[in-house]
Amino acid sequence: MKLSTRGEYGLRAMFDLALRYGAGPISLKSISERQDISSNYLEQLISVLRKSGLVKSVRGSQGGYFLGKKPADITVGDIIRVLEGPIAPVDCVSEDQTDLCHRAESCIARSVWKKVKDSINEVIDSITLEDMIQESENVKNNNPTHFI
Amino acid sequence: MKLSTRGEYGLRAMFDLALRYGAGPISLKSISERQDISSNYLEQLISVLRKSGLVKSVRGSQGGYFLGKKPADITVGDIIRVLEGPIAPVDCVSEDQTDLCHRAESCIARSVWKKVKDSINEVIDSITLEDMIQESENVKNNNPTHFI
DNA sequence: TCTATATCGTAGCAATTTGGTAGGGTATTG
DNA sequence: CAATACCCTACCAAATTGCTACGATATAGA
Repeated sequence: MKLSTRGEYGLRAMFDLALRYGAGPISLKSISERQDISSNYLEQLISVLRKSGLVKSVRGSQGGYFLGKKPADITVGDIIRVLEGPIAPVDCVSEDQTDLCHRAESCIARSVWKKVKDSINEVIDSITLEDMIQESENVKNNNPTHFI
Repeated sequence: MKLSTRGEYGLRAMFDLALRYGAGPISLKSISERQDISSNYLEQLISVLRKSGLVKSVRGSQGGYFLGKKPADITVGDIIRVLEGPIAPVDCVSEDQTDLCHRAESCIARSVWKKVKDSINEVIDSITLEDMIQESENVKNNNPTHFI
């Protein structure tokens, strides 16, 4: 029951961009150094994020990446789903369910997985990059809201 | 963000045993046929469940498996953790965390993963096999509580 | 005591996923 | 026109997944 590093690195990179939102294009190199992620690998991940519209890019010298929307309009769920595919503990509760098993409508196990899925989605869809910025400022000011 | 088939098959097998709780040992063969799971593969999974104490076994002719505790005393979380290891979207929020990164205490991404983890655990630890039996009886009686 | 029935245990294996590396192409700035 | 930086694709080793295979051991019943 784990995320791959794609979602993990992806969120870190997006948060890095969120902290610098409005400051012009941020080079991949600087993100990969700050976040300690291989730049070649991060490039693949950010390419997916770009194709989804979550980030935009400027090519050439002084180019780089920046968020496609305000930090308040990007949720953790947006990022994870783009990089990891739909959240689904098992295939039969996936959004793009192609292989629904014959006993689906009465399967009790399935209803358990659905509850798990809904609960994960509720969490990741309720946290925006702006929320994370706020929390990081609270931590900086020694006022850790996450302990309340 | 997926479970492997280990957790999926394991829960189905345990639910199968729960439905037959008190009826003596249930053969692996009958479970694997009802649940449509390869018996050789299921044998490996149920062996792990046995070593954890969640199921007990009787060897020899007329032998089989049965729950180690009442259905009401076994949660979905017990089963999943035994078969899949600790629930943790990323390693740094795992229970048996050996590799805590240096910025752990102020890492905002980590606090997101912790919320996801807590939310999953809350769901799977609150559902027992007995709850699943109840739900299956409601479905049978055309009184689907999961639609309310 | 024999035999059928089951659980136990371990080894092996093909396919897929993961987590990258490598390297060349293209666009832009100065 | 050169340096910078994004863009794209191919490749690869290691780990994981989802099994199969097969022999050993234990027990019930004839």
